[in-house]
Amino acid sequence: MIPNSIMSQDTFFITTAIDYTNSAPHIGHAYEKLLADVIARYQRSQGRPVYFLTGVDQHGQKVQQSAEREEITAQEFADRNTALFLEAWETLGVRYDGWAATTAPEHKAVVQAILQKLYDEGQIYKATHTGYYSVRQEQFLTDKERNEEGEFGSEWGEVEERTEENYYFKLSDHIDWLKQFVAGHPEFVFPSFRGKELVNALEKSDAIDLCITRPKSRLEWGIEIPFDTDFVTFVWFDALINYISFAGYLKAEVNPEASGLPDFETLWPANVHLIGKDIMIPAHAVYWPVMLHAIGFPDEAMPRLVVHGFWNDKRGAKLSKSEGNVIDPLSRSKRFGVDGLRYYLMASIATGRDADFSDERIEEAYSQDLAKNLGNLLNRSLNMPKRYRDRILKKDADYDDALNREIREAFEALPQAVAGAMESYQVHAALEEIWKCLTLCNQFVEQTAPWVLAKDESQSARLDAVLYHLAEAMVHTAFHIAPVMPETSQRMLVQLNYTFPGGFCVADLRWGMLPDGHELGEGKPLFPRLEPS
RNA sequence: CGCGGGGUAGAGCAGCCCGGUAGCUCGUCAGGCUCAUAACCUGGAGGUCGUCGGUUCAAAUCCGGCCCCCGCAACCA
Repeated sequence: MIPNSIMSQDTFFITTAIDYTNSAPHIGHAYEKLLADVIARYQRSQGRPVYFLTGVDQHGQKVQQSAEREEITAQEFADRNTALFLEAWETLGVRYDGWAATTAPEHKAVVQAILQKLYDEGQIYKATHTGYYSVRQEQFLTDKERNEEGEFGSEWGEVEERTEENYYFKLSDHIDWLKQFVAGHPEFVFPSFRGKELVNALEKSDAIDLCITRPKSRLEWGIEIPFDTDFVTFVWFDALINYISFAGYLKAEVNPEASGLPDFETLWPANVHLIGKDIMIPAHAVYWPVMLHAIGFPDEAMPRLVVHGFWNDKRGAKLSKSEGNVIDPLSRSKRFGVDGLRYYLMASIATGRDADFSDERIEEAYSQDLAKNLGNLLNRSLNMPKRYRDRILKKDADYDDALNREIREAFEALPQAVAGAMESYQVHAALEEIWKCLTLCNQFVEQTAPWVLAKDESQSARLDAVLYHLAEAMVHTAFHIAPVMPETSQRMLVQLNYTFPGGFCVADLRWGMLPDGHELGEGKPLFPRLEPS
């Protein structure tokens, strides 16, 4: 039985957070994009249309400042860092359908249309704020920033009292709705403990309005608001809108020329907004649903959040630029292969929780799980037919027994087991299910001992059956690991000399796909032994 | 009494939502096998599931108290 949710022909729409283009991608950025990629590929393998949107947040003060420091334009600076992200995702096999770069004119048009609409409806108003302002940090300070003595510390530099006009969004008008929505939709946030955190946060939050602009005197690098050219929108009404602007929202109205945009109706609501735990509250779990609600999206059209945890360093300390313990994904993919890195990142964390990134662990995963368990199994599965049968498989050999059946049944049950894990984003659990079957195959080889059967002419049919079962099991394995390790899956199929027909999906997967007389290819180590580092 | 997470074999983790013989990987000890990337298989040792109490026929799992660790300013998924 396959759950109804994945039988639906609705497009599975998955997004990631868009990364801030103020620095190069690190392992955390890579993890999120890879997790989204794995989920997207998995959904495709279920025969479901998928739209995977990711991108970069290019506006903002940090980008403007960094650009000024280097005496280049903000756009140039953003473009340069954007290129680093594009290159990283290309290298790591992140296969997205839509690229959300917030300086794109289509995006700008949607942002402005939404702002104008809310302004016309009276949901945005202008107000004056007086408070303490740090000139150095270019931001207003609140009581949160005061130290033990109730003073603003030296890290803020000169602090002055300042009055500034800005536009505010009437967030407070919608907080009651949000509380009700969250209470009635526990599936809004995954994992559930994050949902509880949200409920708590909403209970004690004061309903205040959201400042959504910056005067151009302070920040120029943003989208100009349509009703007052002295201001640009601040992050919320820019970055968050990407989830709908690049999904084709208001395409006909404001972007009739943009042929590359998808049809919004087929995508929305997003099945998964994949984000890190740091940007859940308030941005994605408060501002975003409220913005959608204010725009007029009904409750049924609210997206779902999947909140992942963080990678810490091997001692459990937070990765940080100032600590200098950030991890470069590309250097690891160079050493362990793209799929080695992908496997490690997917197998070594339970989605939603934190994990510690360790080079010893990734090495262990590579050599134990990949080289020995999987690679060696494929190798022996190919080598024995080569030695004993000149690589030719015989299907429907005149032999069957309980051991064969056990293999068949394990692989026939595997799609369901994998789905059970993947539908709740537990990639590590799905991999565990697949690896259980690999162990079973290795046991099968020991128990049947093909090298003994090969010496006995009367065991010929049994030998054929054993070799067929092993090869067929490897074809199934190639199918199941494909979302996590697309390249490895392909290399396995090349060695097996088999290709899935176009559009092949899980519903087509059955035992006995390799035809009678199939000739296997040449076995080569999938994961060569690592050079000592 | 701020919010959340964590404390499970030597190491790293899963299980906890929906109570029912404690599971995975590595390490370790002892065997086996030879098709294979010194690989693979079998068996053993090793755990009062932080702690105290409660609910229950039954608790790692539910409830309460306590102890310890990590996040919650900025860079930052």
